[in-house]
Amino acid sequence: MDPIRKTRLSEQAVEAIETMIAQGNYVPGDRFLSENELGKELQVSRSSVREAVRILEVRGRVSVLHGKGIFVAEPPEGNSFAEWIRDNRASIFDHFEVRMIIEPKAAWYSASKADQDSLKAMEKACQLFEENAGKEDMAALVKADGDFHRLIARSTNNRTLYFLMKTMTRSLSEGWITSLHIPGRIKKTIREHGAILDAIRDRDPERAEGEMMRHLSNALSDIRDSMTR
Amino acid sequence: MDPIRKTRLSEQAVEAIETMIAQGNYVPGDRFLSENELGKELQVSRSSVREAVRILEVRGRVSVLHGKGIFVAEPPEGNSFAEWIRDNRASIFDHFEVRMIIEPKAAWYSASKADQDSLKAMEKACQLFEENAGKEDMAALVKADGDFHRLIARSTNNRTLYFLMKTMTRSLSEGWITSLHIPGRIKKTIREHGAILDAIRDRDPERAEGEMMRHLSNALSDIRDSMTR
DNA sequence: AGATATCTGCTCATCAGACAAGTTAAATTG
DNA sequence: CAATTTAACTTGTCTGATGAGCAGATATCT
Repeated sequence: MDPIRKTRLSEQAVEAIETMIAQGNYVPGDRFLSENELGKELQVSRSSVREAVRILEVRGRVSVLHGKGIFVAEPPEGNSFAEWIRDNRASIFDHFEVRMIIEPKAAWYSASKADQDSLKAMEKACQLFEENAGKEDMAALVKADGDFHRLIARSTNNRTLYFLMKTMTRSLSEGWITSLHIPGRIKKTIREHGAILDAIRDRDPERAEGEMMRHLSNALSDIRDSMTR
Repeated sequence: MDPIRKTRLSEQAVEAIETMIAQGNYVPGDRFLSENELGKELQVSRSSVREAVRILEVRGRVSVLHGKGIFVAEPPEGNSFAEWIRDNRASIFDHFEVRMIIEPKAAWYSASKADQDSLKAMEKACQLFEENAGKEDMAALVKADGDFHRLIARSTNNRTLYFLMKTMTRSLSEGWITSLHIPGRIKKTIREHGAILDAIRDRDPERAEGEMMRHLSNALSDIRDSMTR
């Protein structure tokens, strides 16, 4: 540790703003000082204020809304490192349960909203998966598989959904690998992905939802089987 | 390129830089492109590059040394969910869409799995909400509301789901506040929460799912109305 | 009067260019 | 050769201008 390094003005500004929030009787949701006011108060330029605010935003202390101002956010108490460990060790079945809630609906939205570019990208991911099916490069397979699922989420134009899928598929990659090691699973995945893609291409939300559900529950039961056997 | 629009340039730059690092065969400790090079590469000004780099620095992806350059850092051992909450600047409508996917199912699971302690806790949250309804303490109201939703997720015994709900309700608090400012919304919330709780208490998953869906869509349409009016 | 449209003044977002300050390595000088 | 200076990078900060989102006041029309 090395607490004596705070050369940057923006870092000093971060500290100053943090104490201002702490001592200023702000309730989460309250409007805070504007960038200009902060600059005047702290005697630094707007650039530095902006960098400080950016840092505080990433840290979850404030949230910035274009045209409205800077708002005090709920302090991100809970998610500490220990908590994170716990949650990341959640069982693969918990993850699957959540995926089976989210992904079919994502496929539904995708079938009704995806544009041509997104479709192309999904097709490419499917193709890539097929091309790597015979080879030994499991990492490429896992990536192509994750890409496909992520692209569906992305094509819904819903940012929250997209980030959600991104983290879900990433944190699942280990479990995913084991599932692709199950004999026959790769071939099934190709077929199931194809069915999902077809439904999305046909703009048939219900079918896309159903095919995605089938894909996930197939994978899950294969994993179950390979574990109990 | 990016189907998810209306994002800040600096955010786009963050994504671009992240993929550059990922695809650029960088080993932690390697020097990365300079701010000027990045600006030229990404076609944005140095200010935006700097904000992007600041974000990436706080997230632990790069480290910046005055006079030396930008260096790629050890990736912070994939704590995916925390990353997601940080990335999350999506609109309230995106959040709601996702909540309307997840929460009804959560209520469904809760109705079939919740134990007595969880039920007690939910009842208490509802009661707390009612008690604070008349007062001016909006923060307490928001907390009680969030608690109720989080407790439902927790009672499913699915860690992943619980963590998800925790982050969703926290990052939404500011939008939540505005929704509770809408005339009549508080009373409706009391009624709707009550209906959900009853269904869970009666161990009626379908009804719990339906009531939760109704609660969320009511809130959403109230917010929509208050915005267009 | 009431509804509608415009204007105005806030906010954050981005840009371009300048200069200060830290670092590094080549060029200069003894 | 060795020490010093210089030059050319780097990030850090500042300034001032413009764009864009938002909200309330003002003006206009029906």
